[in-house]
Amino acid sequence: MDFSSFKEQVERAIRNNETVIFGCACSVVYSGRAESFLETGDRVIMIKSDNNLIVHQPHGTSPVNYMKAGADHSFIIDDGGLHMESTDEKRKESMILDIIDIHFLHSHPLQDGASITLQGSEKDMSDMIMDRPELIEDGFTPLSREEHTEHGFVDVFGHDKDNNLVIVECKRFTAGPAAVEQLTRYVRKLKRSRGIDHVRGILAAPSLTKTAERLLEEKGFEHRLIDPPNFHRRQKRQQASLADF
Amino acid sequence: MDFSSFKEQVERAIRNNETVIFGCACSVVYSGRAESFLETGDRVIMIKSDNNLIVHQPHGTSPVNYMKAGADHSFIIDDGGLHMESTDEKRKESMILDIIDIHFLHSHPLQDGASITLQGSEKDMSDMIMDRPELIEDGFTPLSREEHTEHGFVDVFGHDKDNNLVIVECKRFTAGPAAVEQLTRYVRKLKRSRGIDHVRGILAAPSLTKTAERLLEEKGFEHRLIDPPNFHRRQKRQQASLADF
DNA sequence: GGGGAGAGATGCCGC
DNA sequence: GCGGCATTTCTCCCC
Repeated sequence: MDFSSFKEQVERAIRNNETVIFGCACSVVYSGRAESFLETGDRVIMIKSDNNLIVHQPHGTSPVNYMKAGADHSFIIDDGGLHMESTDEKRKESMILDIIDIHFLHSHPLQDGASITLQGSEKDMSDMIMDRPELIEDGFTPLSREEHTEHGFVDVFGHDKDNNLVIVECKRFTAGPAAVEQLTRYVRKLKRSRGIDHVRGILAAPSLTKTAERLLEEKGFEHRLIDPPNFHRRQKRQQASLADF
Repeated sequence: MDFSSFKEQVERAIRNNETVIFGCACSVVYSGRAESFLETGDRVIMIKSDNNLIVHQPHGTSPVNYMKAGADHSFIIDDGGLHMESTDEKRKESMILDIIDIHFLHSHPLQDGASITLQGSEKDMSDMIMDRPELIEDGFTPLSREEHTEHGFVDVFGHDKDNNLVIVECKRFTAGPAAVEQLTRYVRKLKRSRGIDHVRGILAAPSLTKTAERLLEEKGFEHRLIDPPNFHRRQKRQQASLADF
């Protein structure tokens, strides 16, 4: 494909807020929060309608290079060939593609106003505990959720049947030492702010690392093995059973 | 574009280890580590030669949905239209695209054996401190780097002019409470393993959050405001000045 | 494969 | 904008 017609077509597509995708052989240099260099190879470049730019190698999950929305992308043709220079003045970042060969180019005006809904998050987990406090223990009474403290916020906060204050920190995945430290800060802060010397700390997670378990024990905290909820899966099963009729 | 010729073309491209890209109007359901749903809109789907699959909306930096290498992708045509089902048995994940309309399709055999080099990382920062210990203070003598302990590893480890042991934890970005807790664990571990009661802890980072600063003070630790090195940028400037001649 | 930690992390929310 | 924190984090390294 001819460089100058490529340049024209991409520039027109960007002006029209289209999403541009092309495959090419190129090298990449990035300079900004860090510095990176990638020697020549075949890549797919996508420039979205909001000027987000991603560079993908033909393997791997993540983009090898990218520029966020807010960057400007310009094309230069000189003796050395075709170059794309992306600059983000605000973030003081820049990226340069030296393009050797173009494999394909496609641009299209894409319309998408939908936003993803996600379930099974840590917040869903604390919702579940608010709804079913017996998951922590009989007599546990949640008082508030995401209580803001100077050190952050607490997932679930309440008291047990003997009126001891209880802080529950939820993790939707295996909990490590960081989760224990987080719980420690919340408990320490609550003790100070309320002037009491006994606050129970409970880590709720589907599993713990051994280090986390030892730290919990050292600090006199407890844990509960609780799986995060999966509402969608439940819904899908219901739909499936409806479809059976 | 016709659904059945689309299906054939994509399946053939996947068999041939090509990278496949298509634009379509579709809805997406994901079930695995969490559950997600995205109603119909225009998206770009990329299937790489290693079977990585990413779904991009026409805006945003990150893919809205994805499946990692190891997943299988199959296409089904029925009364409801065209569906793509990706399943990853090992990770117990699945994704379903209900495709309403196809905007474009492109597949290409891409060759890329290059891997990115990155500079300005935390390791580069500890390298810099090893080379220029006076950045910490006059008389600081680094002894080793990335000293492994039971709780992880220490970035830089040495002693000051009065022969006190010093642990330096490097962060190449704003350091938060987690960095202080990390430093705390390293210092605690070193005190125990060497049977000494005084080890200096220093957090080296370009900036600190207020919480981190207060925690440092509480624990009697210090900090140094140090920027991570940017070798590439330096190199580029040299090249630029060479080009000036 | 699990565990631990960094990352150009990204993204969200709250102040 | 910063701060604090979750994330289908991703990635690497080491045991």
